[in-house]
Amino acid sequence: MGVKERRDRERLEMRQSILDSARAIAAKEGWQAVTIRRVAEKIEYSPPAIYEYFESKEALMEEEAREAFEIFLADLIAARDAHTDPRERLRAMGDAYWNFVWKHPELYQVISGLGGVNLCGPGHEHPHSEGQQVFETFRDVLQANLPPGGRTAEEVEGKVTILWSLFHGFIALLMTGRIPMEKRDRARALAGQAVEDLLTTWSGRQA
Amino acid sequence: MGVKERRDRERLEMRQSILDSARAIAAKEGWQAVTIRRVAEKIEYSPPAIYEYFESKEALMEEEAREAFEIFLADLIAARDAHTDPRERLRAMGDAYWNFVWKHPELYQVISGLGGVNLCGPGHEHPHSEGQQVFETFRDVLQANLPPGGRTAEEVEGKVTILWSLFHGFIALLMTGRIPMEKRDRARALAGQAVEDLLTTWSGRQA
DNA sequence: CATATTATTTAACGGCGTTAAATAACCATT
DNA sequence: AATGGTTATTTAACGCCGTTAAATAATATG
Repeated sequence: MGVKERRDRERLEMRQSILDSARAIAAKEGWQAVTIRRVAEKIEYSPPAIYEYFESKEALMEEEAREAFEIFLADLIAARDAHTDPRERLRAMGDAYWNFVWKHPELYQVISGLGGVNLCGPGHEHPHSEGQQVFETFRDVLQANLPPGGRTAEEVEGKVTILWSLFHGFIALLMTGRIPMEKRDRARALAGQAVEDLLTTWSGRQA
Repeated sequence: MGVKERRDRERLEMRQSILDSARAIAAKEGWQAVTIRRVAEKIEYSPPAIYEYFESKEALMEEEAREAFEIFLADLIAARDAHTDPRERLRAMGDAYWNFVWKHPELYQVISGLGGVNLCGPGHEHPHSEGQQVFETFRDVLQANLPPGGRTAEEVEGKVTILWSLFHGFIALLMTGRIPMEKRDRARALAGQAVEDLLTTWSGRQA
């Protein structure tokens, strides 16, 4: 009587193939090229078939964002766990962040609302637990890089927000062409140096 | 024989009213609500009439971005010229940047590719001289905040890029709802503090 | 007034997200 | 094996989009 199980599995496979097709199109031509009809064509189904698996295009995109966060978080955790020294961990996670963005631009775009994705925006909340986890992972590692005691949780969260903004700012400016792509490596160096400077300051001047 | 002049003037007025209508819709409902048909309806013309004044919707958006940069630059220059002390100038320009964003979110969005605007993106270059001017204005003011001598132009440009990324990062995260809007003022304080810390470091530790 | 030029509209094309109704495929029961 | 009910999928359509070609209205020039 495994028929129900098989059908559930098939449903899940279909769902995943929709997600994969959408992402494949985005990777090759950008999210603005991802349409219900193109996805349907790619999986060799008719457009309305998609709606048996997702309530709307927006719901599909939401799930893409969720998956992207999942992969992102896995990368970050792997980078963290490759080291024990707090400073090394933070550096490795910075590298992992940076590398993730340029290895899977379409994933970072769908996470961050870049590349004309829309999805994001105030009012339209998407409370992925993965997003929260990314933040908390960074927070804990940064915490370990600050001198012990004294720091409120709010202070630490403020500092991780600063580093986050710095990184995201560079990336957003690069991705939108505001900073030319040829300066990508230089931008990475600048971001790294700025993080070092800030860490030094936060550690009470002079490391 | 001022007929040509009048018609040119009328053309320009029509063009401007198209731009204004588009911006008004964007201000109220976001850029994703700006369609050729909605703009046409607003100015009480038929949709194809728009194409006598702009080659395409993208060209219209490009012009919106140009105008947005113009207003942005004017704000920044006004802030700069309201002070003589370099440090005050930088602080005032930071405030002007921040205030511009939340006073005219639709303008910052069209400038920076936020809010699902697309326009931006590598490959699709838009070399507004205004964008360059904004950067140069910040560069000169930052230069005046650094200890004299020694700094290459490249170094100074690197530092202004850092501050730019930091600000833009905060704003982008706020605008996309990644940082909740309630923390907007706190974010401003954090950005300001980070800038101070970086400036201190760049000035050779200890201000 | 007639003509040439310009401005504007009407109608249409193909593509979009989405829905309702029709159809096909599938499973369980007799 | 045939029947009936459930699920999966498609066909056809709606109203929106950006854009274009052709027809029409308005305007300036002789």
